[in-house]
Amino acid sequence: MSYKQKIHKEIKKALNGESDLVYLERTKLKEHGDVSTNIAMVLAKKQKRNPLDIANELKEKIKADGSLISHIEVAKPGFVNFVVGDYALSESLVEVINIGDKFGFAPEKSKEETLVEYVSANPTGDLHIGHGRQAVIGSCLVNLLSAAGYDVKSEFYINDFGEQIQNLSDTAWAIHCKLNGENVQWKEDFYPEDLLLPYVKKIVGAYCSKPQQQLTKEILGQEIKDLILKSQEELLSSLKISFDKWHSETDLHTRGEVKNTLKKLKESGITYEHEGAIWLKAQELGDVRDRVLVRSDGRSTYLLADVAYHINKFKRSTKLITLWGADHHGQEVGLKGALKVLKYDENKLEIIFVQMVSLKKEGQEIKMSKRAGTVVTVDEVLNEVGPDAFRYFLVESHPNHRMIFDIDLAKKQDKDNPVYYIQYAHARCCSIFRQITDDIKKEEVLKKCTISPDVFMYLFKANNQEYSATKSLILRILDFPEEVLNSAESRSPSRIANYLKELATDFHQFYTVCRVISKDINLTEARLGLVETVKITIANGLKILGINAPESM
RNA sequence: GGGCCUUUAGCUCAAUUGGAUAGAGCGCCUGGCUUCGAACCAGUAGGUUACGGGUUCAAAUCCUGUAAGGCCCGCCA
Repeated sequence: MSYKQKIHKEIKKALNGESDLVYLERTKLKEHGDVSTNIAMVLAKKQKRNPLDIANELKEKIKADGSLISHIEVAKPGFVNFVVGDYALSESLVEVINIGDKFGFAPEKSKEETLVEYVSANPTGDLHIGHGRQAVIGSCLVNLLSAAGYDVKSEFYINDFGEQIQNLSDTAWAIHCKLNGENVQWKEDFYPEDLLLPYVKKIVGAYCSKPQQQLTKEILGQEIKDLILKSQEELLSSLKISFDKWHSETDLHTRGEVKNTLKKLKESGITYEHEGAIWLKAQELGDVRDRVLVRSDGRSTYLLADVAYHINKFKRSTKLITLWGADHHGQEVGLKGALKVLKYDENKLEIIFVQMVSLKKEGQEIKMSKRAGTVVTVDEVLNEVGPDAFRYFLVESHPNHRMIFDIDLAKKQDKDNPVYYIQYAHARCCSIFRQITDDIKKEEVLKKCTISPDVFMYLFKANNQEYSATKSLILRILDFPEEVLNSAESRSPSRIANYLKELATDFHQFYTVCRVISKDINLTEARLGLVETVKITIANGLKILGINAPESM
């Protein structure tokens, strides 16, 4: 149990109930103690009393015994501020060392099973930086929800069906014919030639070595799709991103799930026919216009397949999270509406929109466009900065915020990226342990730290500056589990990134002020234990972000 | 015209989801290594939280209006 939970319990006891309203928060200023509660102000309204009276009453009832709470103070207009006792902090540190690499992670998957779908790009080209953003945010979210106790599965929906795929096949065949010296008619909506040329060459090359097989347009289309998909998978894998399932849209069609969904929608009376097409009465569901489900030529639309896909997912998981690029937000009402009509709880589907990435080059903002050749690929940037900086750079910002990607800045971010500031703190911790001389054994010290809080009490026998730096660091470390929960609930992994930056700052300050290894054995042991908890916390936080925690750099 | 998202220091972003004096990094300037890693630390400068109104003990945060920007409004996905 954390010191916060213990203090919370004391307040609850003093109040005889009403504890649901008690909220303890860390203070910003030292003059306000370490934690404070606004409960007196909250109750003042209900009880029609002066908040200061309630606060003072609370102060009288709760004993500051020095162990859990060393000081209580009431401040205008009714805050109750607590200074946490050194012993309670020591106890918490023992707990951190004991839990180790599980610190901050929920002990069991006690929360809802959740299926997170993200990236889901067309297999029609290289992943660009916008996909990269969705990929990084999505994978961090999966890690984060899992850390918070959700039973999480991840999935990539392959849009391997429909017009774009047909176009891919047509383009590839045109390139193939061109390579053979044929005069081909190049259509305007074809994919850029230089984008697909390497893939086509590779496939053609493979077929040259087995002349018994004839390369047809159909085969080429299939092969290039598979090849692009494979390259996407490899690229994501180099970013430490993997999926529990790659779900093909084509499968939904061949298994009849799309047809079945259409049948059910028809039966529910939410469709109609118009000019040979089948429409969803989306306006009745709150959409700005009706949507086509089946085209006049009999082919189904993306929307219909997506409804079928989400039904498929609902059969496997009670809660769904889907990440979409912001340009897809128009589909939300139609999809959710159709699901609702078919008696699925649309509130169990949460769509997270990741805002667009635009580019900045030489101070000018430009739109990313395939046609204009201004696409920046994941590959291009990843090769330049490596996976750690890449992931940090993209997870740092909130999904709801548009991101302006400065390509030149990103490429030279190898030293400036804050991820190195965090990793350096971790490496420093490791380095300290490498300095230990023979009279102190690392394993013995750490073992001692798992047994008794007394070891850590030496941390507090220090001058004011050292005491202050030490305590700030400890309080920050102990914030971690709550930070994980808050980040998960608000679906913002960027908060973990920010937390780690602050933790690293506290550690670097501590390191500057407090010498860890000294002639004072007791103090050395206590500080080594503290350094171990820093190392654990940084490593666990970086794990959520999918970033390496190096022993040295 | 309608819908979704956004606006905080020169730039990139925070602010424990309504708390007390809005904080970091980069960049500028100044100082700090004969002792555990200077990829670090300390200090200086930089703000009417886009703007107006409202809600209350308390607003960057909630409501509302205005302005600016991004995205969408296809029988593409």
